[in-house]
This record gives sequence, C-alpha cells and structure tokens, in this order.
Amino acid sequence: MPLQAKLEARFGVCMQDNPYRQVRLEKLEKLKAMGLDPWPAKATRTHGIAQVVTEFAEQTGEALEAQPVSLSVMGRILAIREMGKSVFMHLSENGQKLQAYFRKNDLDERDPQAWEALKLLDLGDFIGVSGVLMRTKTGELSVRVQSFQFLSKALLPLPEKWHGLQDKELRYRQRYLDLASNPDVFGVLQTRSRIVAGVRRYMEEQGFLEVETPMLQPIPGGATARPFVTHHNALDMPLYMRIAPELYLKRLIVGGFDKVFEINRNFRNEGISQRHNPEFTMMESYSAGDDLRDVMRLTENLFQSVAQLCGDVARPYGEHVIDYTAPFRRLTLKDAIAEFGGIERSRLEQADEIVKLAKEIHAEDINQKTSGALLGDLFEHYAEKQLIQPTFITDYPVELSPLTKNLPGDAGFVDRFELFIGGMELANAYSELNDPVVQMERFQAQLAEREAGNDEAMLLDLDFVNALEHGFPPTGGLGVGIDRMVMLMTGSTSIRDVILFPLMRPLKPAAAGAEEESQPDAAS
RNA sequence: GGGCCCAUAGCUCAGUCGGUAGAGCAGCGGCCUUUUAAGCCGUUGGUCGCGCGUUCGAGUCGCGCUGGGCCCA
Repeated sequence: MPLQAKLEARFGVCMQDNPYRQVRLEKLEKLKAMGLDPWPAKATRTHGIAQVVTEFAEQTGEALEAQPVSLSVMGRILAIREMGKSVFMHLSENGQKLQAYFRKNDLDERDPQAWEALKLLDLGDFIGVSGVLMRTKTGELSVRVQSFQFLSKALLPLPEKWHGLQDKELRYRQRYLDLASNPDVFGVLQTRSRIVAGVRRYMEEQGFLEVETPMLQPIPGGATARPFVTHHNALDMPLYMRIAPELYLKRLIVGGFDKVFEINRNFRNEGISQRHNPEFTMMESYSAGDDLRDVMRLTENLFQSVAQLCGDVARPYGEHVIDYTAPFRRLTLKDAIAEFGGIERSRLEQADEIVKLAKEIHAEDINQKTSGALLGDLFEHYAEKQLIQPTFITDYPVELSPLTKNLPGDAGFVDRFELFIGGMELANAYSELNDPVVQMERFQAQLAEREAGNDEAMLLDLDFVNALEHGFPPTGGLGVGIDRMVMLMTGSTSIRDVILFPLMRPLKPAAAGAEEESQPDAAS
C-alpha cells in the first residue's frame, strides 16, 4: 500500500489530482448554481436518529399510518440504493442508523429541483431530511422524505461500506475514518466514555472529591519511570510531564481533604506495546483513615460495578471469561511465585536460592539487584501472565515500593497490592507511608540507585517530605489503569484500540516545519 | 533490543513456475417508484511503499531503507 502517496493525495499537493474529489467538486459547482448552500450553519431538526430508533422501535406500520409522525433528522449518508424514481439511503448519527426513503413524486410536490439536487448527493455527505415515519415491506423503520437539505458536502470518499477501514495503520492515523466506517470501533470508544463516567460516579458515591493536580511538574515523582521533559520559557526552567499525580494528591491529604481522586493522563517516556501508550489514563485516589484492606474492597467493588455497567459481571476476554464478582482472590507475591512457578515456597526465603532462581530465568543485572527486586523479576516471569481471574497480589518487597508503609514487624516487605486481571496489571495500591523519617530514608536509597545508574529511580521531592513532616494520617491510596480496564471490558487486545488517537510515528520528518516554528519561540 | 510477517486501484483483497496487472465495493453513463452488501448493462481508474541489484525480462527473486502488525525479552 503506497501509504505515503495516499496521505499526500489526501493532504498534499496531489490533492487536486484525486479523481473522486474532482467529481465531487463538479457536483459542488452544480449545487451552488442551483442556489443551494453546501455548508449551511445549522441543521434544523426535531429528533436525533438514536432518539427516533428507540422511541418508535415498537410502532407498527399501521400505527404510523393511522397517526402520522412528522419529523426532521440529520445524518451522514452511509449507503445509497437507487431504484429508478425512488431512492433509499441509510443515514447515520452517533453510531445509529435510520433509513430515508425518497420518491420523485413526493419531492416534486414541494420543490421541482429537489430530485435533481438529490442526484448530487454522495456517500459521506451530511443531510437533513424532513418527512413522515413509515415501515417498509420488510418492516424497517424509515423516513418517507418530503424535503431534504444539504448540511455538508463531502469532497473525499469514505472507506468501503461493507469491510470498512481494515488497515490498522490507516485506522489509527485517520481515526475519523475508522470511527465513521467501523461501527464496532465506534462502540468500543463510546463504551470507554461510559466507563470513565461510571468510575467517576462510583468514586463520588463513595464520598471522594475529584481534584486536578499538576501535569507539568518541576520534579517528576510518584512512580519509577522516565519522564518527558519540556521547558518553561518565561521561568527558563525545565518542566516534566507528570508520571503520576501521587505526591500532589498526598499533599492534599496533609491539607485536610479526607477522600480525593483524579482521573487524568500520565506520561511515561518508554516503549509502545499492546499494553503501553506513552500517555495513558489513571484514576488515582487517596482516602484518609483507610488501610490496604479498605482499598481492596473499594477496588473490587469498583470493578464489579463497572462490569455491571457494561452489561454483565462475567465478561469474555480472549479465550477466557472473567468474573468480576467481588471479593477477588488474595495471594502474596511469594505464594504466587511458588504456585505458578512450581517452586518450593521455602526457597523464596533464602537469598542464595532466590539468586539461583533468578539465574534460571536469565534475569538481568542479577548481581546489582537485591533479593526483593529479584522476587519482582520471578513474579513477572512465572505468575503475571497466569493471573487471568481478578487477583490481588500482596506483600511486595520494599525495594520496589519507596512510598509504601512496611508490613507490621517486617522491614523487607510493604503493605501494597497490585491487581492482576487477564494477565495484566490493572491497579496498584498502598497503605501509604506516612513516617517522614522513613520516607526520607527511602528517597535517599532511591538517589543511591540513581547514582548507580538506574535512571528510573525516584527523585527526591523535599517539599513532599516537608508536607509529611506536618502530619499525614494513615491513608489508603489506589491507582487504576483506565485504558486497560476498558480493554478488559470491551474485549480489546491492544491498548491502541481503546485510545482515540494512539501515538504514531510521523510518516516523514514532516515535523521539520513544527521545529522551525518552535525555535524562535524558544529563543525569545 | 531479538525474531517472524505485511505494504498491489479511493476501500477490501486476488495475482500460480519470473513473461507488460485482476475482482468486488466505490466512481462515471444507462434501466428500474418498498430497496437492505439491491439488481442488470456498459465503463474510468495503477509510481505494485522507496532504492539498489540479479535477469533478455521483476508485483513475483536478493540486499538495503521507510512505515505498520504479531511474537519474544
């Protein structure tokens, strides 16, 4: 597929050569000659198509004849079936379809040139139709059109009506065409919006207050990840796109809020995969007075509630059916390694045995890693992908969790869970570390790691420690990956299918133009 | 980062053993006043992703590049 040429044909210098566009430009001229406005400012209508489809779903043809319903709707033309002196079209609006039925006699009654104008309609055009509802022989609800109006003349054709747009690259690059021609895609992304609304409603019902904290941060914190760097001109300082809102949300707890949450984007400068997009959406919450057990209940009830919102607590995903009925299974990290790796549990208590096991799976940098970090590698290798049904993994090594409270009487492990579903990490939660002295020690350990070359290790945020010094109540914190939640709920295997505009590499170094623009800006 | 695969008409896809490129949809011209991927007749449309090579001859074989997909780490 000559993608470059195609996109140039759509956007670039060759656009005038597109024969489809030429034909439509000629139709456009005819329209204008007839005194019609191809792009009027407003559509006059009485109903949305979805409204008509649901409101009159049960009305019989006889009922519609006995008591005629006059209405006006607008939609995009998705199909035209011409039959001599009558024409059928499917109009689409917001993912719903309604048939329009044009008869020459009907149109002629109102406007002698309407039939001629009808022939200037193309697939992809938006029109408004006014008429009466009817049912066809086969029972399809239709508008018998008395008059119609151009609302937008499309100059380029939509993808094929039956197969839609299949090429994944084109689908992601030109999502508007994907949405316009693939009803399933439209449905998934519509469901995403409903899920986000459902999460928000659930959190509010639990007494949480939605807040907004900085996306541009001078010190990126709250997670171990590489940030995107940007620059503030007026202050002449580097700023970082946030990798997590955690440290700011916790400041709000210090400030006296008892239950807060935020649904927003995080940005991590790492690779792209079926489960990773550089910008992704998290719901993060903190509730004062709660510990990890409370957060578990909050989390499992959230997932159950969202699954119900999507239709059923048992939802298919790939070859599995996932049951979101709370409570979810609880399993410690070590028990998970033992269970799924078929490993003697006692070996996981001995540092030298852990090293042996790590060597067996060819873990990286074994010599530089602590036992705790190696346990993390063992878990990833043996257990993660096996965790299909919702499972809380608990008791994480402290090395992997610098912001989490220790388990009582155990300096090596912390009171944290991650929720795994469908082999993916869906949520991450802590009993939040609220001892400022220990927090400072943890930051210093992270700095040491950074010195040793780990550029994902956390940076010291002194103001955050200062906040803790003023008193931070026991708090349960939670982060939920919204994109992955939508993947599970909609049966999508790639995160790109649940993000409207996933990041794509530009086709050519066309960003050259953008660079030229930004440089004088940066210099000013 | 490693491996495998894909790129042919606006879209969806064929293209055999290397012999000057095809279908359906869409478009254009006709016929058809209840069609449903409407149907029937005719017809336009190609930098076979880009480059180099092998060959008398390359969509097809080789190498490189670009973009994408899948699997693995």
